[in-house]
Amino acid sequence: MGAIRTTRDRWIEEGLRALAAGGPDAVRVEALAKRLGVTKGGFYGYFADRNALLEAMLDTWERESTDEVIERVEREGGDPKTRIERAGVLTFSDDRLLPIDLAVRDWARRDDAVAERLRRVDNRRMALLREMISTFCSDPDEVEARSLLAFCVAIGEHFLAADHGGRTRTQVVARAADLLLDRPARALPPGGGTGRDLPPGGGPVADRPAPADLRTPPG
Amino acid sequence: MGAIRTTRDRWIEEGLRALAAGGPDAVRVEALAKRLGVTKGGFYGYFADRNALLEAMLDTWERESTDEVIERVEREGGDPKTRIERAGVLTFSDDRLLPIDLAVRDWARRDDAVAERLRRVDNRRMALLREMISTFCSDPDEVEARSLLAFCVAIGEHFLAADHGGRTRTQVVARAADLLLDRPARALPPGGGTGRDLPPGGGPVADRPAPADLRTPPG
DNA sequence: ACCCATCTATACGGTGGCGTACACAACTAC
DNA sequence: GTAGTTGTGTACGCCACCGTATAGATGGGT
Repeated sequence: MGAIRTTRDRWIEEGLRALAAGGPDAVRVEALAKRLGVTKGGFYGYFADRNALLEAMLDTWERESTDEVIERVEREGGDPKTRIERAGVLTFSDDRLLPIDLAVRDWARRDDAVAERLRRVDNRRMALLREMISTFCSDPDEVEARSLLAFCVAIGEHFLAADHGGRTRTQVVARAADLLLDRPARALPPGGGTGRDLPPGGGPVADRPAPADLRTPPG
Repeated sequence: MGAIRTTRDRWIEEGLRALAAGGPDAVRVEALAKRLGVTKGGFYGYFADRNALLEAMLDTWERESTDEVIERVEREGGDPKTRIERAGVLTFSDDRLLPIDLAVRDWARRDDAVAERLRRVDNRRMALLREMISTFCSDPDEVEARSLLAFCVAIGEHFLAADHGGRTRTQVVARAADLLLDRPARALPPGGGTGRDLPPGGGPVADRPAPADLRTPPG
């Protein structure tokens, strides 16, 4: 998380912020320039055109989503189970990466090149999920099904707006994780496992804190 | 399914097509006019401005996604289990409604009014899922967790790009549905249950036929 | 035939965004 | 100090799009 190094990186960083907030159409050269406190004059010294910025943004996102996560996990060590856990947390609970991730997913539905990048990233994440679930499930087909379910709930949760009859989203997700990981059900009142419960109102999909899905219980 | 009635409805219909293909930013008056074979001259006789069209589109989508589905289900009759099944198929396998649904979900992340509409629609769908799952699961918390998992996989599946090691997406989704619905695992070779398997290449997320998730097996 | 309501085509001004051209400032090397 | 390099500000042409104004077409009623 070092300081922003080059001006080129600042364009990419601001572009990713715009992507997360408003999708690829919100990545506009002049708007980014205003946010960076400059004009667009220098932009075309770093990038051939707007599309080159989008490519560079995707390069950065792809690298941060895979190599950097794995590098951090390996560097911090721990037993295999702990490392897989930490990879999940870094991937799906990062306040910076998650909104970009969701934006890229929608983008990929309309752009084949983006879909190909997403495929590479998702395959690495699925490999981690398979590894984790294989520790307690022997049927490879069931491992695949449970991994898909875990991945889908980690992502799909943020595209859902339903209420849950007095429960918080975090509580329901925690219970779903228990089912997927073959853990005994926890009591609901103590909260979703991390104390990061949603407020009782349970607002719409936007601006909800990331859940603690797929983490093993404290005990 | 009737023929398009008024010219106003044609604008809405074409707007929903554009929304499904490129998101709300792709709903542009002049582009729609070209697709309709007219100019934008008449547009402002039907709608105050572009935003009024977007509102009308959401009205149409919300009505078609809830009332019309329920009406069709009730009209065609059948036992409760059959009706809930058909509601799921109509909702998540409709070639027309599904892409709009996915686009609205991404839109809702950035627009509170859209998020509120989505919440209403999702709550009605979750109610159907709860009803179905309650027929074999007595713990209300587990019913909620399984319903969330089912909903998340039905939606999240389309935002995922991972491969599954020789299996097709349809096969893995079918196995996941077996897990969620407490059914015995089916053999994989017969296909995902509908014969609509993906080609061996297993392309990216775009342009994949809708799956037959959450449907009971033929037998 | 005539009128009136309704719809449509065309033309216009305004805005915002992209990409280029060019001049200017700052910094480095000698 | 002077020349070269690099990055930035300003100005321009272009295009896509929104919303308005207005004239013309179309069709029903009498």
